[in-house]
Amino acid sequence: MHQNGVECCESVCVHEELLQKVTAQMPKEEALYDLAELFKVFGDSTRIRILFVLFEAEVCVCDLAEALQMTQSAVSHQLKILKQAKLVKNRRAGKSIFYSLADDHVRAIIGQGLEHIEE
Amino acid sequence: MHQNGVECCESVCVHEELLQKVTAQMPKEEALYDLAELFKVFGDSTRIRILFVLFEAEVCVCDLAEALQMTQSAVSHQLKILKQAKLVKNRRAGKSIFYSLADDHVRAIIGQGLEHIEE
DNA sequence: TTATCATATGAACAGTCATTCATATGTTCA
DNA sequence: TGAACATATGAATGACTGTTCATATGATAA
Repeated sequence: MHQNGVECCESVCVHEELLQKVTAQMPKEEALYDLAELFKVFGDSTRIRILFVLFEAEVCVCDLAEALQMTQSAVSHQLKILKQAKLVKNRRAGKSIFYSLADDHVRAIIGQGLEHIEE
Repeated sequence: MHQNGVECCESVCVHEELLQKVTAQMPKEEALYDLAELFKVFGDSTRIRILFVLFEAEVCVCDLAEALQMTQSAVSHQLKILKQAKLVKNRRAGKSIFYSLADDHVRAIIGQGLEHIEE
């Protein structure tokens, strides 16, 4: 039974030494989970669009909503997710709250993604 | 009403010129969608783990299942998604099918992600 | 303080998705 | 050909997620 991990296509595959190598190099469960969570944040076109707007300037929630033709509530919910992932930061200015990119990793990651889909 | 896009926090925000700048730089709808779809593929810890295994070697489905302690079916379903996104490729060798990374974008994207979560 | 503006948030609903189970496809060997 | 192995796949299910709606919080100005 392969599912039980006892043995598997023994004549062809590397198996033993491969398993050792793989488990040695594999990051910890928590890191893998955090990594997936991070990319999950990029995996929504609304959030991608928000990030592209923030590439251009620091923008308040209200203008973001207008730029993307979405409700203020929907934008605000997504901004919360982006902020939890530390992809954006914000500052208050009177009644408005301005959002901007947290660091350059955002540009780098999206840049790599663009390269891949433009092949 | 802000939701209707007529006017918005006029005294504070850049508004008009910002909107022009943003819409000029914003990629097309299709590109934004493709980009989100790509990151969605990275946004699952099972697929991340598969990719990490493939960082080390070309591996058959059966060994992947054992390395990750998952059923062959679950791994196969995820491999299909990875292949559709052109992140992995495969070749047949007898009864087995070996999977490997499609190109170096995968390493680059995951590398950027790792940098971000290791802050 | 009160009214208004800008933003945040909780609940609910609809759509999406990863896994499981059963089964199909395709290869090798006897 | 038939049996065993390796992989793929369709349907079903439970869990997750983005948007909407209603409302709450927080700030400004009169």
